[in-house]
Amino acid sequence: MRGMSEPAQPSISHEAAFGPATPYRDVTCGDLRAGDEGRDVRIAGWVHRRRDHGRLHFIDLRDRYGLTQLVINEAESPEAAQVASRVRPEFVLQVQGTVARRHAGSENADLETGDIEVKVREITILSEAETPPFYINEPDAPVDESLRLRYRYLDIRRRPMLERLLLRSKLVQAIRECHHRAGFVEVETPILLKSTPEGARDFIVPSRLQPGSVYALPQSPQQLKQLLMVAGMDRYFQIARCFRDEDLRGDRQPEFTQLDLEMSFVDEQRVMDFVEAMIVEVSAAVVPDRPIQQLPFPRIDYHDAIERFGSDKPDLRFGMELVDLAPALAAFGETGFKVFDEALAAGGRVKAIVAPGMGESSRSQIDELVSFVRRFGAKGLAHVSVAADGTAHSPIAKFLGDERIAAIVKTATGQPGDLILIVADADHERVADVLGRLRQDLGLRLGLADENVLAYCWVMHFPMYQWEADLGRWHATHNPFSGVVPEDEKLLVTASGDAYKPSHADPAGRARAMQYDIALNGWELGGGSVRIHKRALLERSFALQGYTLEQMNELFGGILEAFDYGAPPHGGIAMGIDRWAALFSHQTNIREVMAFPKTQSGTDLMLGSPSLPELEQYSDLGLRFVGVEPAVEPGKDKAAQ
RNA sequence: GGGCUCGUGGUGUAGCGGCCUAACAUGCCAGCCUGUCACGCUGGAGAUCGCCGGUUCGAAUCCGGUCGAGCCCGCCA
Repeated sequence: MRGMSEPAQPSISHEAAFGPATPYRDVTCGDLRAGDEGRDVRIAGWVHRRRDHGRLHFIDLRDRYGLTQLVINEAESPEAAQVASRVRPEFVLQVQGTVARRHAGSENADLETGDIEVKVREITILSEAETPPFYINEPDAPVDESLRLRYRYLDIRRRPMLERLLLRSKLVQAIRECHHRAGFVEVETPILLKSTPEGARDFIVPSRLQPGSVYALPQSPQQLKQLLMVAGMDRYFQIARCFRDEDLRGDRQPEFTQLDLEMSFVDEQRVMDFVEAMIVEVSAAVVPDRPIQQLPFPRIDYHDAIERFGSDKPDLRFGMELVDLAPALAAFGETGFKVFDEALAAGGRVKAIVAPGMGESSRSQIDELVSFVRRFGAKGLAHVSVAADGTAHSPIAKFLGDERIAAIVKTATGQPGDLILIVADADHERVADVLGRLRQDLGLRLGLADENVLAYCWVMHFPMYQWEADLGRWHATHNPFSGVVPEDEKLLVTASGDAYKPSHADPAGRARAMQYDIALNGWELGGGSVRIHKRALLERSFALQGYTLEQMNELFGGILEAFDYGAPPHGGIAMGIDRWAALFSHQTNIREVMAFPKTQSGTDLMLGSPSLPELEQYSDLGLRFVGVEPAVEPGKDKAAQ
């Protein structure tokens, strides 16, 4: 027996253990090159395509790694030819043969393995296959997405989906490497968690051992990572699955993945410095050919982002900034145009964006823009078109007069051929929101954004609270634990002096959070903050949000208690892995970078989830189904039953 | 909760009140073919137009409902 001090020797070599060889194959379909000529190999994979010339068969054999051409010559191996003639696309084969150089002139430059082929002696059909419901060997052929979802395992066989999953794997790998190098510890936190009151609707899991009680699936590991800071972990990260039971969108799934990280003894600057460096490294590792627009990332104050771009996640790949027309108009006194005058009189805004080259837009194109802004609550959309000769034309010229139109064109710096689009509203947030959405939409439609560029930017100093008029309380704009900018700490008071009687007039409304979001090409990639780590301040913040001490202890008792045992100053961020992977893959839909996503109605077309539980399961859980509608298994037609 | 779009052989589309006994491409099946690589050639099978109802002399086509998918508003700290 070996002495205890001797290092254990693996029973098999590194190459044998870690290499591609298995009992079924020596190499993969992507391995063989001209230098392998003469090798006798076994190879296995799926039939990608077959070309049957009667007594000569070609089969392209496919696996994750590539495509290798097999040749079966009836004259040389009649038995193999027999098998080859009944082989069909997507059959799984194992073959044995000799690597040979292809005939001069018949090399295929499109394939990595295009210089060689395998002359097959023996074919074994490992698995036959039905004709697939859509093309697997033609990556560009369009396929209805619900079909792809129903047969996701076939969709993933197709090159584009496979490549996106490979990219995603690379992304997560780069993230992990970067964090480990920076001393972060990867810690897993529970999926069966406790319901949190704020934020999105929770997914609920009934408990059998505690009948009547429920777990909630985490919307994010927020409280746990803060507890890990109290635990002295110092630097934590996790590739964490998160769950939110809200309506779905192209960029929102009921379960999604976040890079969640937290650091101790930091300020905003320190967290952002790490995250920025990490993002730069990860981008370089995953998409090395895509340039980052600006380094260091621009840091934009929330209010500036709203004023200039009408968005807290501005797409900086193009300009088209919002222009305030009020000063230009004010020079002439009241405009005589009710829409503008009333908006300004009520403390609102009149702002514009310039759509380059849209000056010749037809009536119906303008109407389309008007209905676009109406969807977001704008009452209308005024426009001034600048003709090729520089003269301005506008339906509202008859109200404003030529001097004001000229002033608008000058202020907005409208060039010949441009279209100036103007929104006026008493609600300045609505003006910003509508123009921001219009800007993003037009920017992409007009091709102003370079598809290849990665324009990361920070948006900072969000307001701590938003006023919720109907509930009569303040509401944390992002995370309820977000810290307040130190010089604004004194603002966290109510006007009345009663901590539990918030009003819209409270100075707290002006307090800025130590909150930072990271945006990429117009998408919110992530957000984080330096947290409040002192119990007293946290209690004050929660009071402003309308919680009594009792409620606070009920909901956040665990973390509040933890803070009594020595909490380090800490902060962190959470980033959407799915969105990041989608942006890296030039996709506008995160389903395209998820192996098994759900539909917009939250169903899984492949597995048929969610499904009805057995009645026993209810009774085990102490539950009774009182019913809504007779539920139907997803994917099945009610009428067909 | 709401708005919009889509649903036609296996797949992707065309047809949008009678010319449809539903067209095209591809796939599938059979036969032929020894250098292809989206192989080729010849022939064949395959959909009653998501489902239910209505309007009409007549519906894939118009209307209503419903199911499913997508996009969006609300929602998503």
